[in-house]
Amino acid sequence: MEEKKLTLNLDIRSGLPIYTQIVNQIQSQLVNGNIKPGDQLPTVRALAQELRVNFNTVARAYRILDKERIISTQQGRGTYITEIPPPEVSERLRHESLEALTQRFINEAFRLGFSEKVISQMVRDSLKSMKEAIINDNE
Amino acid sequence: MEEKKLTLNLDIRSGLPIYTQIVNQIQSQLVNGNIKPGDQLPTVRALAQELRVNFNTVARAYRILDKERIISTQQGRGTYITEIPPPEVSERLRHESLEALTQRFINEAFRLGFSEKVISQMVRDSLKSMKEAIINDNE
DNA sequence: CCTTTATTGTACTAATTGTATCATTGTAAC
DNA sequence: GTTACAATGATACAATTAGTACAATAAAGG
Repeated sequence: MEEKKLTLNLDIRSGLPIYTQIVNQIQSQLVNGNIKPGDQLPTVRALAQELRVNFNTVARAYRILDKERIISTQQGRGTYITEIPPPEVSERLRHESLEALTQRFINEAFRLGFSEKVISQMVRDSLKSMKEAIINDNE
Repeated sequence: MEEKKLTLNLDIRSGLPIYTQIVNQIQSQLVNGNIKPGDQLPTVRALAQELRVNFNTVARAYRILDKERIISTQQGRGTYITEIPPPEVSERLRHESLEALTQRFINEAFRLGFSEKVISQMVRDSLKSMKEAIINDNE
């Protein structure tokens, strides 16, 4: 089960740029379950060779998907599906999962011996710096 | 019980290099008392086999921790947690491990699609209810 | 003791992966 | 035609991980 074939069909006549087609088709295959969170995508070079395009074109598609948090790319390592696309998941379930996640986090932080004040300050700082990083990405 | 199992959980989707994840998790386990000064860590090859990575990846993590004076590696002997961590080291360690923990948490929450506002509200709520629980415990 | 063998971390290098930058090409507007 | 711009390609680069050989220490056998 190590190899996902990930057959993408490019259509020259569609008029859409190749990188857009790659983005769309990977999203589709994720939605229909053909690929799943945690799966490794082909390397930019491997997929490029299969599609007979330049690997930078694939890299561009991957960069878009990465920005959308659908995949996680890591230089030297590869590209992995990250997101559990939550469109039809109920709001209540999503909220509960955040609640569970938060409690695990706070529990662990308490276990490390940190006070409520320090924890909430750290959350504020992290949120701030992470927001700034995203802003920088967008321009 | 001579053997510390040192269960580390690598997360492909975190985007962090493996050696960084190893560093962070060993720091955390030291801060929370799961491992203690004087303890011997697994050999680079043993931990590598368990994590299914190349032993040089573990060696790289150990080298970083060694440079930070958190562990002491000795060729031919093994790797040990430093006996008397200087106070400023242990304080920095505590801070860094909370930082890493917080970033993992926020990353995961973002990945689930929550906004900054919702996340910080949830943290506030959780901290509040957890504090109340502790108060109730104490009386 | 001394020698040999196994075990452990180290050093260096190679391979694999994504990134950054600029050049080229094609297409549309003017 | 010229220009502007978007898409793609070419090339060089950086980061991570893997492969191989080695050195230091400990353990075992004599």
